[in-house]
Amino acid sequence: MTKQRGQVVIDKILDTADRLFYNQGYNSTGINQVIEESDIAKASLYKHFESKTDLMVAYLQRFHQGWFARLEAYVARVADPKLKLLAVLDYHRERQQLREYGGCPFIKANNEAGMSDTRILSEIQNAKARVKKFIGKLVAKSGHRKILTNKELTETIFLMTEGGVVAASVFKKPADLQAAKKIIQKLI
Amino acid sequence: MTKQRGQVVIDKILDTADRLFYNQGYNSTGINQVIEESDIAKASLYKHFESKTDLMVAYLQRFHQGWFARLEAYVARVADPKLKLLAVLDYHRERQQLREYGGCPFIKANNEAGMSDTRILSEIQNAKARVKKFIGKLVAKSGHRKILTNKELTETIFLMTEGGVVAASVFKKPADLQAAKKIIQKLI
DNA sequence: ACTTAAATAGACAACTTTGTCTATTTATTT
DNA sequence: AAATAAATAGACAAAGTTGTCTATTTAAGT
Repeated sequence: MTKQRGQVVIDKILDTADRLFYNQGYNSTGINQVIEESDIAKASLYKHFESKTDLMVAYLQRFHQGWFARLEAYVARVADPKLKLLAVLDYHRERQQLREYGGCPFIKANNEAGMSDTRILSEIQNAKARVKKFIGKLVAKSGHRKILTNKELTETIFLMTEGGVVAASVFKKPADLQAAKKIIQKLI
Repeated sequence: MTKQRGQVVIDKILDTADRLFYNQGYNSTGINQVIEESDIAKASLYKHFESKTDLMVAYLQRFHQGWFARLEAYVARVADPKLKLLAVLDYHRERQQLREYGGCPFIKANNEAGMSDTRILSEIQNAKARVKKFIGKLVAKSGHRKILTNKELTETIFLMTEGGVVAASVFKKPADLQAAKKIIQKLI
């Protein structure tokens, strides 16, 4: 079962969209640049995606799936239930370093294109709610010290992660995400 | 000492820029819309600001000053040193409600125009560093329970505030900022 | 090999973008 | 009241935007 012709084109487009939308922003990236750097024809793009907004939605959905799958795999490799919680912080730090502190793709999308299409906001809410739920499950099994309730600890890890990514993207270094990890370590 | 002619124009422009850049984004706001809604001529804008980027920088600097002054005044009205810490959370929640959960203006600017001009990133870093320092001073005088060190508590409040604003702007409700307040309350 | 489907290059329309420039009107200051 | 400075309306250039359409080439399935 080899890849179909259309899927190759779609993948090339989405790879380029991912890179450009993230690195230079949705509004600063023109369709012409997407097709040039994808090495495909303009008509091909508009055969697979009705509009630029549609491309944005597809990019977000695909990114969401890949990103979350990597998070689950990253945490699964850790055995200790408390260390699993810290792995969530490590994952975010590693990703931000890889992305050169460009910030969270969902938040960027929310800030730039959030108002135009409800599907975009929906996808972002899905992604964030899913992470929070994931953290919640890890907290429940962690056997933490109960300085905070399960719900509170979940919220704390979630918010400090979000805040840490924001701070890392402002100061262009991992310090805040590392500090967050140490604090969580103390609280569990 | 009444306002000079030029200053009135500058204020009108910056008021409009503030509103439009925040509500619809920097890249989605054209110079033509700014001059129309400011009720000024295009040549007037370009007499006071060299370029659109210059206008963005000026908007961020002015917003930074006003926002921080309001924060200081808001916290100063609270007497109890521990409640001052919680007031920081309240201030962010109130502001986000007023702004209809549009998120943090600095983060939005960072995501959208951060790469184009170093002055923009600088201004954002200034603002965030200043808030963190401000929280640090409040923590030092708070007489908190020392579950966390001063530095750790400062970082925690800072990150949960940033994360709370992000979460509020994603879910379009104040729940996460309110949850953050309760958790901080427990930790001090 | 032949037919059907898909991808291509690129011209084009219609519109928007930032920034400049001119000619005119409105304030302010001496 | 005359001179100086500032703001105005709006045309304009040059480039960029999304999206459509045609004519041609390439690949796949039977």
